[in-house]
Amino acid sequence: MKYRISENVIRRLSRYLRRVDALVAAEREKISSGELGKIMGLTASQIRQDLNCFGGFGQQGYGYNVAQLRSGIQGALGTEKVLKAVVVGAGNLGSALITNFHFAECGVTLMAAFDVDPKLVGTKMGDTPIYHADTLENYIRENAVDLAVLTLSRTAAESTAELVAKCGVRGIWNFTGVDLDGRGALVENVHLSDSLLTLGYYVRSQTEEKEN
Amino acid sequence: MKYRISENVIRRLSRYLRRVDALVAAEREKISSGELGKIMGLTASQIRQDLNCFGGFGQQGYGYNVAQLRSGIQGALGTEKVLKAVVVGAGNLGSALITNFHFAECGVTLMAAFDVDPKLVGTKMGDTPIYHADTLENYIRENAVDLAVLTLSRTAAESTAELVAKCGVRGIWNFTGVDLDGRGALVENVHLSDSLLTLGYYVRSQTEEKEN
DNA sequence: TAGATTGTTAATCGATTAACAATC
DNA sequence: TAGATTGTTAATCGATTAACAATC
Repeated sequence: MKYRISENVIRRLSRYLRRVDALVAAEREKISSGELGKIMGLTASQIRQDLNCFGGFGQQGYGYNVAQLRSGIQGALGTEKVLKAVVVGAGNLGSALITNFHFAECGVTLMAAFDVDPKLVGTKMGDTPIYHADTLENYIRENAVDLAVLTLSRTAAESTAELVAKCGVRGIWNFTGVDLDGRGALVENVHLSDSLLTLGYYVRSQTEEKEN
Repeated sequence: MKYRISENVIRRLSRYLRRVDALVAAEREKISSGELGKIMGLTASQIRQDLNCFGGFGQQGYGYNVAQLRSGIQGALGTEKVLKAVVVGAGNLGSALITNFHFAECGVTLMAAFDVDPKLVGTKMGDTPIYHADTLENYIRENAVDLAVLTLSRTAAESTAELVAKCGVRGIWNFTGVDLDGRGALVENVHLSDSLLTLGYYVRSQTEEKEN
């Protein structure tokens, strides 16, 4: 890494990947920064700048070969190095992620889930076994788990974050709605209420505009 | 609205609200921009700038009265004007939102959910009735629904977005993982894979650092 | 009054956009 | 070669930070 790549670029990278996947599916062979920009609502300039943070995926006078671009972005995101994850809290949201979310597409293997509910412990959701939360600490240590997905109640959030960080987890995917101190682990927040409040703000202010 | 307030500010506003709620719960009476900044990892300057986009909630020489600040932020977000929402797709993720997510705290009333599964249609989840997706169009029109929460499969995403926009929905909260054309409705994307990929990127690059 | 802390203007910094030479 | 389009440097724009006068 030459110099620090901004978080904005990183977040756009996953969007590029998604879009390029669609191009692969549509059997497009090449695309120019201009066309990609038009599709995604970005300037061609920005796309070229972004992609160049990770080295030239394109070819002057030609554009970007879709297959090459895809593997370039995947390489930049590092998804070929698979990370091991566990879900903590197999309630509604946890089970939704376990059964629906494609962890593999993000370069992540979901190893197991943990809960305290005796009705759940010992069962499986899809291929994912559910263990008792008491065994979480041991499991993380023995399996060198990289990521913890926290889908449990607000009250248990902070103490669980502390626990998993202590055991060596390096990333916390936080769905609890609480701002966590990762104790050294990186925290990625999915604050659904922030998202809905933002949408609400814009919907409301659009309405006002029309009224005036 | 004097001049356009940047999206960054809007998104931080929900974070402020969350934090201030915690202060209310802790029965704090006042707080300075300096202290709030330290807690949230922002500069005092930024907090004062942000809050001033919506008028002076603070008092010179004193700081911000917590209760006043809270109602100020809520006023800025406009949550007292309640929006009506429906969930489309009552599978795993949909039901997780229906039963766990606090729509009311975001100034939103969840009216109903829609699905095609005959096992679900006609039942209730919590207080939320589940109707057949065929009746969605009518329901939106008759009840002047403001927001649609899309928690259905990728394949049905785009056509459903088109339908709800046509019926007058003004905001789409998009969990489908597909980039949607809102057809005039505002789209707020919750792209979980983007979020996980970003976390993965940082975890991986941190690991590399340590190895070098 | 003196101290604190806001509201607000000015300075800095970083991100986006534009331009263009390199080159396929 | 001529046309297209990248990679990359320079210019612009906007967001963040710093500074300070206003004032509680």
